[in-house]
Amino acid sequence: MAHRNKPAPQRVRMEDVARIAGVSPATVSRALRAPASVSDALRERVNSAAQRLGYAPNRIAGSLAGARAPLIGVIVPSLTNSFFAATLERMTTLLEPEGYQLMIGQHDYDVDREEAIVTAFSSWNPAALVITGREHTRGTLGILSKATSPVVEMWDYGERPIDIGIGFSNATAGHIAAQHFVDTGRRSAAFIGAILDKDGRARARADGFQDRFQQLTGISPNVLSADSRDLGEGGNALRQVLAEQPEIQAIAFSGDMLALGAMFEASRMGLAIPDDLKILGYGDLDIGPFTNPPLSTIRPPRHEIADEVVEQILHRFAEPDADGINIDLGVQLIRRETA
Amino acid sequence: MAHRNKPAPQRVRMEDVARIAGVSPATVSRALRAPASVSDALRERVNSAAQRLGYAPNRIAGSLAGARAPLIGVIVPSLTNSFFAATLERMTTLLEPEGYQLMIGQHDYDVDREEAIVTAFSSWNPAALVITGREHTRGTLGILSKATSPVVEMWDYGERPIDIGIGFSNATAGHIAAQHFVDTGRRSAAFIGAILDKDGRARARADGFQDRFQQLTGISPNVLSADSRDLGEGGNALRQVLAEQPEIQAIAFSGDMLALGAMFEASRMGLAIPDDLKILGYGDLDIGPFTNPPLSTIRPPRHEIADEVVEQILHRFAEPDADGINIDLGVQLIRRETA
DNA sequence: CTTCATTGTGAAAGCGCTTTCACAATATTC
DNA sequence: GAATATTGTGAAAGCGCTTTCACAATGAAG
Repeated sequence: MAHRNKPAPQRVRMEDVARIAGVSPATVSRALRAPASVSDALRERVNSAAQRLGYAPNRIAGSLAGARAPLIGVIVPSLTNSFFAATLERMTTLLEPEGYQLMIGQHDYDVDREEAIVTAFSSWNPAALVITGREHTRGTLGILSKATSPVVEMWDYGERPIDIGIGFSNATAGHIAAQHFVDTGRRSAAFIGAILDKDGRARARADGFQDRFQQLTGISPNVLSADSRDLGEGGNALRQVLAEQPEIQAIAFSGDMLALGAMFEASRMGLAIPDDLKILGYGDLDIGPFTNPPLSTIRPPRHEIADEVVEQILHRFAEPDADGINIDLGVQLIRRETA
Repeated sequence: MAHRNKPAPQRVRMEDVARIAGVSPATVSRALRAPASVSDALRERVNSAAQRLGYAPNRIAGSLAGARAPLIGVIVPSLTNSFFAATLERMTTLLEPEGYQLMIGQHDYDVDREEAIVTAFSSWNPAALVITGREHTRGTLGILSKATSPVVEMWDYGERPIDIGIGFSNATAGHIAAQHFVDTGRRSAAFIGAILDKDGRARARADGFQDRFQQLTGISPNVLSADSRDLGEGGNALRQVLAEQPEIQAIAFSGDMLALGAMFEASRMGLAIPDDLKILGYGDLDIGPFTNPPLSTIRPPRHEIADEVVEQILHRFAEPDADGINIDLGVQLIRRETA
């Protein structure tokens, strides 16, 4: 016989509740998770016994017997990026009352780390897996396409999601920026992005910008990649662009912070915004309306993404055989004064 | 006999690996989790079989048999608050390679929601529980003090942590602000905070400021609570303070964003910073050095907190009988130009 | 060459739930 | 009033691992 040296804790088990309520453990389980399947009298007895003992079901045991853990894995590139933080915040808020816990993973825009996290997460049999973007390693794709639980790819849009896709087209965001510059009479433009080599979505915006601008004007705009999305880099990048193209009239950025850094630098250099130089951000951070002049930007549907992700997951839980779905939530140009 | 309608997935189980390797499941388990306890030859055989089959252990089953899940629950007031986002980011980065997953909870400064999350988390038998602050409901305290896994209270400092305490004294942060204003010759000051009724740590800074300023000058400064930590509120609050005390010379804020909002408003009103009015933020956000003039602020040890939390948790895992510990990481006045 | 200590391995008993199946106890119908 | 349908409940078999215990097999010591 195997002896386990379980320490002192002695948590209340379902069996204890069953004994107090004078029923079998099976009935306790039913009373707790499918109250309708049990008679009123028993439900009462079980609930009050559970209450009295302070019973909290062991989720690990429940998940093993069940085959699915009430756990949702969410994988994002970065937790400090306010987009993803906002998505996560909203997702926990909506999912926690439903009894699901969020397990988070962060890969810093590294697809191999993403694969490692996906692998680790699937070891937990999560009820759903939410992942950022559409670019993954073959390994990730392999695991995800074999998954028996819903898989959501968020924050980007494209053909054929693995299962459920919810986001918007980053290329379109780039198109909108280019179109806006041309519509407002600028012929010399550039795009400044952060870590474009790693951030595929920023890259897609850059490419979308470049293509559309070129298509409209015949001029292919410069694209610059900064080493980080810090404010300071915006200023550096601006100087660099100006050195190459002193005549530049408009710059689109991959993020508001970068744009803000460029604005600070521009004001230091005595450039008038937007007359000398238009600046267009991306992200619509809270600070936008307060900058001087107020920052024009492109607003991704951040809250809508989280809401839709949760809705689709819950829908799939309710109807496990439902088909996959692919949703483009679109972006919006927020025109303030810098562009 | 109970029949289970397991769906198609048919994941590889330990038993399969055992069969291929020609050993017992017990040996596979040992080879995988305590490689040293098994002979070289077997370890090889097991590893290659596991590799070949693409075996990924079922963490749920492992956790049930084990009695502790490789899961760490982290509870923060908000995920969009960049302090906590940074703490979480660093914690995942450090803990993931150790094989631990983070489960996150968010309670929006509501101790009752905190209790609900703590309850839910302990149902998972997490290897450790990390919680923000030192103020909890009796229920939370009851659960936490019974917990058999390490419990860390972070981002605040005070007497007698439940188990492990890692943070800094928010009262001291307030003292430093008051001292600095007095040292630099200001006699009329105020504190503007966000949701001081809910955020106990901001409240502690406010109280610390008020007490020390009063102690040094005999004048008790006004304390104002804004409804949110948004930038816009900073401007509103500034106007409100100015209406009551037109002679005000210095204001400390509970956050840099609020301070920034006040700076924008001040510049709109034609006030010179810092000559007419000193402004001192809190948080040391990235934007600080770039504002005009650069924002003076108080820097909480954000990275240090995450690092220390992880270190203490891992230490406790290594030595389960180690005593609790209480660490004050201190804060730092970052003097730039606004104060 | 025997005796005792040292590994290394397998059998099997759980971990605390969920769920199927069987079966009593009722409610409904003719 | 008998035959049938409809609940409601309990027994028990797992879910896929970990870990104890027993016991070969080997090495060291006398």
